[in-house]
Amino acid sequence: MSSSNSPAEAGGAAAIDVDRALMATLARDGRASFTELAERVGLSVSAVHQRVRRLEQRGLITGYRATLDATQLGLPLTAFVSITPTDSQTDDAPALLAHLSAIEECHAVAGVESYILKVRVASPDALEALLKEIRSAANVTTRTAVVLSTSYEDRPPI
Amino acid sequence: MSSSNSPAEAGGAAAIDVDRALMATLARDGRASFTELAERVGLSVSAVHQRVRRLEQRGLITGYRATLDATQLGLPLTAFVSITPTDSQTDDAPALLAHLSAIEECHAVAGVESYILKVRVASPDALEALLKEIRSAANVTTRTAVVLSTSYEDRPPI
DNA sequence: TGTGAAAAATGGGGCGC
DNA sequence: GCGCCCCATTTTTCACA
Repeated sequence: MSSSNSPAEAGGAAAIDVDRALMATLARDGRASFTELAERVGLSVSAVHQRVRRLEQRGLITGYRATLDATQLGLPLTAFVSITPTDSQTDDAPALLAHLSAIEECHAVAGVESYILKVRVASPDALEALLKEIRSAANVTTRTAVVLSTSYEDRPPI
Repeated sequence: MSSSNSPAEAGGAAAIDVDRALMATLARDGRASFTELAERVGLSVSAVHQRVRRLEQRGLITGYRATLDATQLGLPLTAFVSITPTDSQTDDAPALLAHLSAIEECHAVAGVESYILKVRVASPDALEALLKEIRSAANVTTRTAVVLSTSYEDRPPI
């Protein structure tokens, strides 16, 4: 890989298609066996094993996760919280909020606000408490969009 | 489980802690072996196997996914798109937008706008094209927050 | 890279408690 | 609901092409 960036050098376009097929399959079923993957792409089990290990090492596959039902876990309420720092000097909201496990995602964004958080809580009361905690911990103002329903979530990028 | 909803009946609070530990472990490593899970919670492999199967059947574990690096897949640009229907009569934006694979999530929300989308694209040009497509396909106005950096994403709810 | 086979580990189910 | 035994399947590694 040090001598070329061209995908054509080491197997051609078909190799990329195979890798994409493997990733697409694993993105939808993270416990798919190598046997199943091998049948799907038409290669031997060990060839597939080798390819998947390389995808992991190269960081294309970053990990494997079980997905949990937040509602059944007692966290039926999802919201997007956009925050704006009050004090423009010390803008380290992500670090100040990292300990709040209700926060599932934290993105810095360009737009009216500085950060967007995705949070999951047990109830409106819990959301109110969380918002108060966010405001005081990170010295920010908040704007909240409560999720009413989710049409789709976690659709794989490929 | 049909005779009682009380967790205390079938093993007490410890059973819940074990299940939570299993879910927390699998949420972080979806390919953890039953042997590894058994060691972690101090039960036999078959007991763990039994518990995980029940968690799957009850829908607490909804599936297993490999997580992919969108940037390495050629989708380095993430954005949150808030949309408002122009025509208040036919508000079926999620269905009208489902075919756009760049849309990773679609939530109906209470707030200024009606829906929030999370999208991943290859470039600013691709984002512009996607926004045009969203507006014309679903008859909506859009407000976009481009993600500059992501502090954390996909933190498990437990 | 890919293939095939062999060794090590795991998955999956039944039985007694 | 848990622990133990058994066996099919899978994972993982190897030499060879």
